[in-house]
Amino acid sequence: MSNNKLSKSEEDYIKTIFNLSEFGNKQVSTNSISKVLKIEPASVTDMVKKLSLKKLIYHKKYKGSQISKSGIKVALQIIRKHRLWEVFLHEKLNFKWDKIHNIAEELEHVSSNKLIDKLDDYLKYPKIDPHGDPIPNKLGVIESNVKISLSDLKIFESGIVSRIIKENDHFFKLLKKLNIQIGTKIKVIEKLKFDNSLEIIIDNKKLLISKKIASNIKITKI
Amino acid sequence: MSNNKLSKSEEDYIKTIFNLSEFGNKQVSTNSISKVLKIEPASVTDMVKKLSLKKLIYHKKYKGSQISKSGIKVALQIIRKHRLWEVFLHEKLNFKWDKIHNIAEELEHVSSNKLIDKLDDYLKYPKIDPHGDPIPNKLGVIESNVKISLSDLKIFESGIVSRIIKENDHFFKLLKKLNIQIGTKIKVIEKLKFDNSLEIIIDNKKLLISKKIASNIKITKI
DNA sequence: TATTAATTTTAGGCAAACCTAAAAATATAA
DNA sequence: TTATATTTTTAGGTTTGCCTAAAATTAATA
Repeated sequence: MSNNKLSKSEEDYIKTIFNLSEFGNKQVSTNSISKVLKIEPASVTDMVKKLSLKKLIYHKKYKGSQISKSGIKVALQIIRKHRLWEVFLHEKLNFKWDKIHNIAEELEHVSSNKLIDKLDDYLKYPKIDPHGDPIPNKLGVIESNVKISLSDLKIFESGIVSRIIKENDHFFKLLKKLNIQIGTKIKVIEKLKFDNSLEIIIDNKKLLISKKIASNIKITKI
Repeated sequence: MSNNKLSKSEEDYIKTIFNLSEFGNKQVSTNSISKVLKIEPASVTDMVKKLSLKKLIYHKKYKGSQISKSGIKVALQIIRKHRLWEVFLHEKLNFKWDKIHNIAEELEHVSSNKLIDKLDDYLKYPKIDPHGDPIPNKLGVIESNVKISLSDLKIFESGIVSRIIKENDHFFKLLKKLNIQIGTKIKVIEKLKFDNSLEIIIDNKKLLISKKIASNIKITKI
C-alpha cells in the first residue's frame, strides 16, 4: 500500500490519532490532536488532509478523523519501537522509568526494521514495557491480558499495579512520591462518597488518592 | 557558545567538513562537501554561510571552509555517537560490521547526551569501533595509536589490520570477498613498479590489490 | 596572456511543516 | 429557535533545506 517512508511528523500524528481513538474505534477531533501535539488546529487540518490522501486515516470536513486499517498497522509499529526502546533504556542502560519516555520518543523514528527486530531478540521478546504497556509483536499483535483500573476495584479488593497510563510528567512525579510503580501491591479500603476519592493501603500505610489518579493506574486483581 | 541544538542537516555538514579537513587542518571546498553529501553546490553555499554565522566554521567567499574549534568539538561528539552505536549494533545486536554504518548514521542524531554516556558505560568504554576507528571520549579526546597505511608497508613487512577507512559499500563488500577484516594478518611480498599494486599474503594465500585499496587499509606493524 | 573550463555564489523557486487571522460550520445556551 | 460560543477550515505567510539557472570568480591551458 503506502510505499513511501513517513516523516517524523507524519508518524507523530498517526501515533497520536491512534492513541486518541481507543484502538481505532473512535472519531478523533482536530482539537484533541492539536492539544496533544501542541500544534495549532489549522496546522493539524493540513496534516490530516495529507494523511487522508495517503489513506492512513479517513477525514470528513468538520467531522473529525478516523484511523484506517493501514494507519493502525503503522501506529502499532511505531508503538512497538517506542516500547522496545523503553525496555532497552530501562533494563540495559539503567535509566529510571520516569526518564525514558522522551528519549524513546526520538528513537522510535529510527527507520530500520531489521534494527528493531534484532533489538527485540536481544531483549528476549518482552511483552510489556517499563510502564506496563503491552508491546506489539513484529506483526502488530498485542497479547491481551486482563487489566482494570484501580478505580474499578471494590472496597477491600487488592491488586498489583501493572500499567501506568501516560498522562504527563507531573503524574509520573506524583506516583514516584507516592511510591507507586509497576508491581506495587495496593488494597482499597474506602471509596469516598464525597468525590469518589479512594483510600488505599500501600506497604501498610494508608493514603488518599483522587478518582482521576486511580483511573490512570491499571492493576491485575489478586 | 552555540547554545541551540543543531538540526540533522547541520550536523551532517559539520561531520563532513570535519572529515574532509583532516582534523581541522585543511580548507574544505564547497564542491567536495557537495559530493560527499550529494547536495548541489548552491545549497552547500547556503548552509556554509549559516554555519559560519554560528561560528562553527570560517568561510570566505570562493575560498572554501575551515572548521573552527567549536565546530571540531561538535564534530567529535557526533563521531563519538556514531561509533558507539556501531559498537552496540555489532557487539550486542550481532549486526555484520558492513551493515552497521547506515543505521548508526540515523542513531547519531538522537540528541540526549545522557543516553550516549550511559551507552558508553554499558559498552564498557570501547576505544575503537568495529571498523577500527577510534572513539572520542566524553571530552572529545581521541586516544592516539600509531597506524600506517598498508600501502606504506615495505616489502616483506607484516602488519595487523586495525582500521578500514570508510569509502563506500563496494569497498566493504570487496574486503569481505578478500577476507580482510580488523585483526587480519597481512604480509607484503611485492610492490609492482607498473601501477604500485601490492602483492600480499593472507592465510598463506597470495593476492594482488591496488594501491588505492591498500591505502584505505590501516595496519599496525608487527 | 587570453581564452576556456571549473568552481562558487547569487537569485529566484519549491515543498514540508509550521504559524496567525478571518471565515465557515457546528454545538450550546438563553 | 435564535444568539452566542466553540470548533474547524481556508487563506496567506514564514522558515528550513533543498533545487535550477545564470552570474561571478578562480583555475587551467593553448
